Amino acid sequence: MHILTGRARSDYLKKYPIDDFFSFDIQPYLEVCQFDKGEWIFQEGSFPDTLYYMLEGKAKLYMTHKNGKVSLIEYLKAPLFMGEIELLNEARYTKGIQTVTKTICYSITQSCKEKLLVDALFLRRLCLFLGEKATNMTAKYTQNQAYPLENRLAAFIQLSAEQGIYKEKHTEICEYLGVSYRHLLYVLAQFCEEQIVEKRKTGYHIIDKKRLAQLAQEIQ
Amino acid sequence: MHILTGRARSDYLKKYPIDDFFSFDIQPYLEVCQFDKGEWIFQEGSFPDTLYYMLEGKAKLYMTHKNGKVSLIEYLKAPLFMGEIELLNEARYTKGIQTVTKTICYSITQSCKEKLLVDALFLRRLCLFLGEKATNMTAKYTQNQAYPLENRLAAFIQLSAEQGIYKEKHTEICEYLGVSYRHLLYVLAQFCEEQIVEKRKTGYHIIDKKRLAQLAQEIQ
DNA sequence: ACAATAATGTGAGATATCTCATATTTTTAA
DNA sequence: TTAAAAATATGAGATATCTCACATTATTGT
Repeated sequence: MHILTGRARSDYLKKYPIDDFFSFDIQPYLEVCQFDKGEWIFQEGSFPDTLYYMLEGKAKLYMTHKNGKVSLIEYLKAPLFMGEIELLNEARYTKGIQTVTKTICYSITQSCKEKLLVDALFLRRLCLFLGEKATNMTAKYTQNQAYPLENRLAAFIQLSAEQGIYKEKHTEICEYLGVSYRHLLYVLAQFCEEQIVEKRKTGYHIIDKKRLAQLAQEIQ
Repeated sequence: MHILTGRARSDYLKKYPIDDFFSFDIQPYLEVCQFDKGEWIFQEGSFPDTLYYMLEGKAKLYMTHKNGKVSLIEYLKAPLFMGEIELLNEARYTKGIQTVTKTICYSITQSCKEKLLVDALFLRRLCLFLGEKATNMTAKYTQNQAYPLENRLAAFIQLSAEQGIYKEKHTEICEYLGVSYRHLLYVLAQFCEEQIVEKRKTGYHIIDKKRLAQLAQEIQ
């Protein structure tokens, strides 16, 4: 991670105004920082003391289980807060966050924690963010319980395909969908067999959009 | 649902002071209300316009999937907020909440919504509540992905047993744990076979506390 | 350019979990 | 009090998903 200054800093501040998140002047407490692709923003098990607001980029939220399994809990896409729960709740150990692309964030030091925690403007925004997060996790949780991979994968292919082509890394997606690598490949093969997608060098091409949507929509 | 007045009302207000949740006088906006056992506090798919704070009681948070499966998402135990996400986010349809026992709540009408949404004291408490909710759901989600029923059931038996006896309704718990009734019974039978619990008329008695803890603790 | 590492792909056999059918017991409501 | 509804129980066969072993093909760092 490195901190941007001068022109780079002011350009981001202009492009992503954040003043209206707070009812006090946040600038003295704020840095613009950049994480390179693959860098860890939070280490699993650490006690972070910085609140980040991601402006540009994409990251993965991870946790490792006692049995060694790793869950890719979700993809984080700008804009969003990171480390907000630790701000509210002192000394809460955190999950791991690793960037997928170059990522630009505002970092806000906890030195203005007192100010933040009495700022209704900021707190209201945080409530909205947290409410949405809770709602999303609940949705994911219940969907995972109620539907087999066939449906969840169909939904995920719809979501992540670009120009009708799905080309995510299997190793990553099986962690995200919470199934084994083997099983993911089975179901992909099944989609090929059913002519829903076609495997080419460029990726899996969606050929039966309708059927895919049908499988996905059973979820909601 | 009925609203308590007079002596009943003031007794609850005394027993569960709530003034320090707000920086303005909430009393004019507040009712004390009681739901009978089995009553629905929120109907699934409705657009609630009341914020509740549960003082006493226990309820179940439900959702029904398109495929007809019902998920018992979680048990709600006092104290907690209900309808808070709908307060923040207009017109968000909600999940169903049904009481398990007689339940006493404060209800706060949305007529003071404007006041609530600029009240840092209240918002901060809401942030804490929502943050915890998000954290819990995330934990549940990842655990369900990473462990078979054997471990999750062991953890649940530990949690819900009273005086070493587990006696929840199977029909409910299988929805809660997200497995079929049949499978729940299989794993319970397996616990009996392994002499971890013993089935008697009074319920399933825990006889190998250590082994149960071992299975449960693999989760975390 | 090459060795190390990561990602892909596949088979085989095990296990976790589901669906459905059906019988019995308990609880609930009229 | 009795009939209906809910909860418990169990078998049998299917399906979803896992683990492990191993081979092949990219990707990456030096």
